[in-house]
Amino acid sequence: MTNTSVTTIAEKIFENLCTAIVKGEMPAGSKISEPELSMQLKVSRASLRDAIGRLEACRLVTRKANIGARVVSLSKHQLIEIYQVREALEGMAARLAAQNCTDQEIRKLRQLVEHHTREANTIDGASYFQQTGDLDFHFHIVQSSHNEHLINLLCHDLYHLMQMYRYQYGRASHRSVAATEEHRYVMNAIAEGDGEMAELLMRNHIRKSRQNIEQLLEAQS
Amino acid sequence: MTNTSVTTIAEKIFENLCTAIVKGEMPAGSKISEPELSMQLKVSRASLRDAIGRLEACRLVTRKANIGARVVSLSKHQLIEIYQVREALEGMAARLAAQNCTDQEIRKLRQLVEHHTREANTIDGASYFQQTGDLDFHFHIVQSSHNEHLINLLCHDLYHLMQMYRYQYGRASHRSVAATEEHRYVMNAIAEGDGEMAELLMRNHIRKSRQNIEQLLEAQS
DNA sequence: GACACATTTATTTGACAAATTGCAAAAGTC
DNA sequence: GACTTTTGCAATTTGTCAAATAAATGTGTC
Repeated sequence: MTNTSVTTIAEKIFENLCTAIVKGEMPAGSKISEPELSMQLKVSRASLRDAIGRLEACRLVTRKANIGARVVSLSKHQLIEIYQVREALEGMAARLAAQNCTDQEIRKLRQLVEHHTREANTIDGASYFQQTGDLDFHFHIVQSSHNEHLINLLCHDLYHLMQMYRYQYGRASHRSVAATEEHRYVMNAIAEGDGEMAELLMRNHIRKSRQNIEQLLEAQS
Repeated sequence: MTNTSVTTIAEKIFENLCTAIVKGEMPAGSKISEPELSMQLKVSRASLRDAIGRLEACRLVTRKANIGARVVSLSKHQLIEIYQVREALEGMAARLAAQNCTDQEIRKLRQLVEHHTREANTIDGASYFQQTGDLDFHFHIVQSSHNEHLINLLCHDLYHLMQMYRYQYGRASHRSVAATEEHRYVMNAIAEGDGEMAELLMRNHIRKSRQNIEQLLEAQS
């Protein structure tokens, strides 16, 4: 999934820190000390600063001049904002995928949905599905939109943030079966080339996910 | 409009290069030499590299490892891609603005539309409108969405690119009068709090802009 | 096509300037 | 006299710079 042909040191550090943040190994809200971390990783401060700059660009850390960088702290409010952005962008991605995707991409999409359907009915299915399956499905549709700008926004910036929320707030909802059904509807619309319908169904799917999350978060607090 | 309380040198360079690129003073596709430019601006290479990193983050330059940075070269294809992203994001922005904006923001929006209506009917109106008026209107609605993530995406990343296209491909269409009318419809939907309608109208407006651009670009080539 | 050379970028190191933070002494108020 | 507020200094951290080396790319020659 991630590009393995990483060339520069700054990029390697970026990817390492990225997964560390996403997995919560660097706690949300914690401060990032440049001298300390550069010692620890055995790289120069310059390379580290470069990497931190990239993390800032995809919103995984916030930075203030002369104060420093902190791992982003995720509020419920921000999560809802991100779902609203996703609803808009992935809706468009589904529309474009219906118009532009190749036969091979449709076959691959169908395989994904079939595989997830089988998994979602097993014991650990809910966990598995939420952790990788759902994101896989969305990831593939975005790629199939063939809109480079859209792909960058969703797969480079937002993808990591979504993963981070998954790790932090955990999963465990009863939506995995319903979600795979919704995936199937979206897939069919794309396969039929019905962009209007694909966008509508994708937006409904993401909106339901958001409402589900909102309920869970309400119950927690 | 731009924040004047800029603290760091890297940020100043970023803003300077940003406007230079947008206005075409640094030609699209031209290479950026780090040693040369750092000498010219009288800053260190480190600060310049920081600034170039930010430019890359908002897609104004493209960068390849060990090769260098180039001012982004705008293709017609990419312009269309950006309009598709805008259609999705600004449609959502209009919907959220209808739900969330304050009375004061509605008054301000109405003032904008009235002002643009008067300007659009003058001789130089078309030029004025396309250069600042249209972007002002969209800018204000995005702000009124009160979705920070959406605001960042549209006003920090995409805004500069749109400006750049305006400067490069020029303006001169006959859509300024029609566009202000469409603005008025969007405004009314927002004022009435009809999010569904506001999104629909905004998307239609942006789609028509895109189709108009596509026609003009077809005619050129 | 292979090889040496020149150029450019990536990275490191070390240093200094500038800003922020924390703490403690000094001043003021009740 | 006890408490709060303010002031000022020291310590830490970030921002910036300069110089040098490593590594990669492109070029010209054979």
